[in-house]
Amino acid sequence: MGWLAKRPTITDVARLCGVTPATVSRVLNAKEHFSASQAVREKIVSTAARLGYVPDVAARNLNRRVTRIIGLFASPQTHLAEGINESLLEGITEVLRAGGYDIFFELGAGTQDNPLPFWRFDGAVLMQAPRHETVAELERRRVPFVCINERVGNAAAFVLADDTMGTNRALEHLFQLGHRRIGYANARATYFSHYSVTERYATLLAGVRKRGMQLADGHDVPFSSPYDFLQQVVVAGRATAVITYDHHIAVMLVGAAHGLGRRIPHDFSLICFNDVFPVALLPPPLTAVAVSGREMGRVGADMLVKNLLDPERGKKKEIRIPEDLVVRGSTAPPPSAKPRGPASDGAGRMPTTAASASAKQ
Amino acid sequence: MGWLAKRPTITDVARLCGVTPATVSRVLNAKEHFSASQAVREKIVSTAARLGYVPDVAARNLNRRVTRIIGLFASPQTHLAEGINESLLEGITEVLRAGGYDIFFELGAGTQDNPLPFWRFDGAVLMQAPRHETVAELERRRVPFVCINERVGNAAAFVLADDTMGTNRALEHLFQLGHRRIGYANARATYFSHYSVTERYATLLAGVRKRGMQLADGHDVPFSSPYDFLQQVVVAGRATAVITYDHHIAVMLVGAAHGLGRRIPHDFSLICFNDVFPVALLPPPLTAVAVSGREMGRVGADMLVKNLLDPERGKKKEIRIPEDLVVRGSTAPPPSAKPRGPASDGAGRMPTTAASASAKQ
DNA sequence: CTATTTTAAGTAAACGTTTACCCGAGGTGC
DNA sequence: GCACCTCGGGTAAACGTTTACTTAAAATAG
Repeated sequence: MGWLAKRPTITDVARLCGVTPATVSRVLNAKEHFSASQAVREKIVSTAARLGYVPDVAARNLNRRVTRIIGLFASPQTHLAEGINESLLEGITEVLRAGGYDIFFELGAGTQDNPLPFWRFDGAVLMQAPRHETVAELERRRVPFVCINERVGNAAAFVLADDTMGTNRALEHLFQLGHRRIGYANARATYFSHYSVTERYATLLAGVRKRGMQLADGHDVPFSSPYDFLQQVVVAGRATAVITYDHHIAVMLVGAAHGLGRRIPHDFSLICFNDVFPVALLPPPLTAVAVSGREMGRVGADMLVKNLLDPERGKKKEIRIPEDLVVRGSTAPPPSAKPRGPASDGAGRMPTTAASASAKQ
Repeated sequence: MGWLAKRPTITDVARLCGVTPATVSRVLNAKEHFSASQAVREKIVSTAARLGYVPDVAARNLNRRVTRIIGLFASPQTHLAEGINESLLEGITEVLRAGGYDIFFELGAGTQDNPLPFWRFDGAVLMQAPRHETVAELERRRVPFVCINERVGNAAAFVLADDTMGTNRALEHLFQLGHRRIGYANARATYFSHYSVTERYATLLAGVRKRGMQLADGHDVPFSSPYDFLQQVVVAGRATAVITYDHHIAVMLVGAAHGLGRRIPHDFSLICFNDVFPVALLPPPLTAVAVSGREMGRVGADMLVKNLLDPERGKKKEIRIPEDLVVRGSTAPPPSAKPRGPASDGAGRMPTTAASASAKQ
C-alpha cells in the first residue's frame, strides 16, 4: 500500500545541502555543544523548509526509545459531556501539550475485541471508569499512570475531588438556613461504583448526625425515578431540602417538581453536585457544589509529567481538589421557618462555608 | 533517560525459541501463505506471552511506512459537551477503532505555540472549528481528511446535518399548530461562522415566506440576552412561537420565561435544535430537532477509512444526515387559537413531518 | 531412484533517525 | 616549530521490525 505520499527524508535535505544526515539532524535539533557554520546552518534550515521536510516520528522514536505519547483511558460508555469530564480533559490536554506530550485517545480500549494498542505509552491518564483489563495491562507493561477523578490500580498519583469538603459545605448551608430534615438523591446505577458515591454518602451520614439533623430514609440505593423520589422523600418523607448526587438528577427533579406543582425553593430547597451546564440557567438557578475540573486535570497531568521526569519524586499518592458551594436561587429557609433576614440568622455565626460562593471555572 | 523499562524484543523471543526473528514476526502476524510447524508456532506464541512481548510500534511503523494513526482536530476552545460533539466522538471512535486505527487527539493543535506534531497521520478528522493553519498544514502534508459537522478545506468528504430538513420540519410543525408569527434565536457569537447558522437561517426565511408566515425582526445577529430576546420578540414582537439555534439558548429562554412569568407552551411555543441533555428533562420537556451525532460520526469515519483504502473510491463529497423533529411538551397551538383536538386540526392534512417523532440516538 | 514440488524456515537489507566516536584543518601558547 | 585545543563536520552503528529472496530438508511424482 504505497499510497502515502513519498516524503522527503533527512537524507534528501543532506544531499541537497552537500552535507551528511548527521549534520542536518544536529542543526535541526538545535543541539547544544554542536558548532556549525552560519552558512551551512542557514542552508539546511531553508532547504528543509523548501522541501517541507518533517521528521519521521517512527524513526525518531525508534532511535530515542521514547515516544512522548500519553494514553488517555476512559470507559467505552464514557460520556465526555457528563459532569466535569469535559473540563478535566481541557486541563489535562493543556498541561500535557505544554510539556511536549501527545495524547492518544483510547476510549474503550483494553477489551478483547478492542485491544490495548501496541503503542509504547510513556505514560497514561485514567479518568472515567477505565476497564480493569486496561489497568492490568498498563501495570503489566510498567506504564506509569495517574488517576484523575477515579480510584483504580496502583497509580503514581490520584487526583480526587474533596467530596467531604463539598458535602459538608452543602450540609452546613442548609443547616444555617434552618433545615433539619433533608433528603439525598443518590447516584444512578451507572455511576454507583465511583468513589464519590461512597464518600458523599458517608460524609452526609456523619454530617447529619453531627448537626443533629435527620436524613429521610432509603438513600443508599441508586436513584431511579424523580417522581417516586419526590413523592417518598419530600411529600411523604417531609424533607425540606434535597441534595442530589449530580446535576443530571437535579435537572430531573426540577422537571418533576414542576409537574407535581412543588416550587423550588418555596416548597423545598435543592442543592446538587457538579456546577455545570445547565444548573446555573434553570428555573430556579441551582445552588451547587463546584469543583474545578480544569484544575483537577491540570494537577493530574502535572503529577504525571513530574513522575515521568523522576519516577521517585513524582510519588504523592493522593491529592484532593477543594470543592466550593455556589449559592443560587434554589435554597432558602424551609417553608415552616419564620421569615428572617439572611444576615440576621444565627447572629455571630455567619455561614462561612458559603462565603466563597463565586462562580468558578 | 533510560527510565523506561527494558522491554523484550522480537529477537529475545526468537533466541528463546531457537528460531530467527523473521519466523517470530511471521508467526505472530499470522501471515497467510506462511507455513510453520505446529510445534514452533505454539512455542513462539507461548514464549511471547510469557515474556510479555509487545511489538514496538515505532519500529513496525518505520518499516511499514504506515502509522494507522488518525488525527482528530478541533478548535482549542471546543467544548466537547456542546451540542452533538460528544456523540460525534462516540461514532468516530467506534468506527475508527474497529478499523484498527488509533486516534490522536489534537485539541487546539496547529498554532505557532502549539504546533502540529510531526506524527505521520494516515488520515484526519476535522470536527469543530479547526484552525485554518491546521487545515493548511494537513493539505500541505497531503493527509487525507474528512470534515464532520464542519465545512473547511478540501476534504475527501463532508458529513453534515441536513439542517434544511430539520428547519422545515420545525416550521411545518408550528404551522400545523396554527402559528403564523415566529421568532428565531440565532446562534451565539462563538458559533456564528458555522455552516449551520447560515443554513438554518436561510431555510427559515424561505420557509416562512413559502407558508405565508411572518418572522419577527432582527434575528440575523448573534444571540445575547434571553431577557432582551423575550422582551423584543415575544412581548413586543408578538411572536407565538420561538425556534432557537441550539439547546443552550433554549435553556436560557426557559429560565428567562419563568422569570418573566411567561409559560411554555401556554404563552408561547418553543422548539430548539439539538436533542441533547437536558432538553427532554426541562419543565416543560422541549420539542427539538434531533440528529444522530453518532451516525454522523460513524458515516464520516467510514468515509475516511474507505478513502484510505482507495483514495479514488472514497470521494463522495457531501453527505447529509437527516434531521428529525421530536415533539414534546413545549409546543402547542398559539394562545389566540381556538382550542381544538390535535387530530382534528386541518382534517386530511396530518402533520406528517412530525410523524417520526421518536427519541433517536 | 531421480526430478520436482512443497514445507519450514534462514539471510540480510531496508525503514529514517540519532549519536558516540573520529578526523582534518586552522588557531594558540611558548 | 611543536604540542595542544577548538571548530566543523564526517562515519557508522544502532533502534526493532518486516519482507524479498534464498535454502535445506522432506514429500511427492514419475
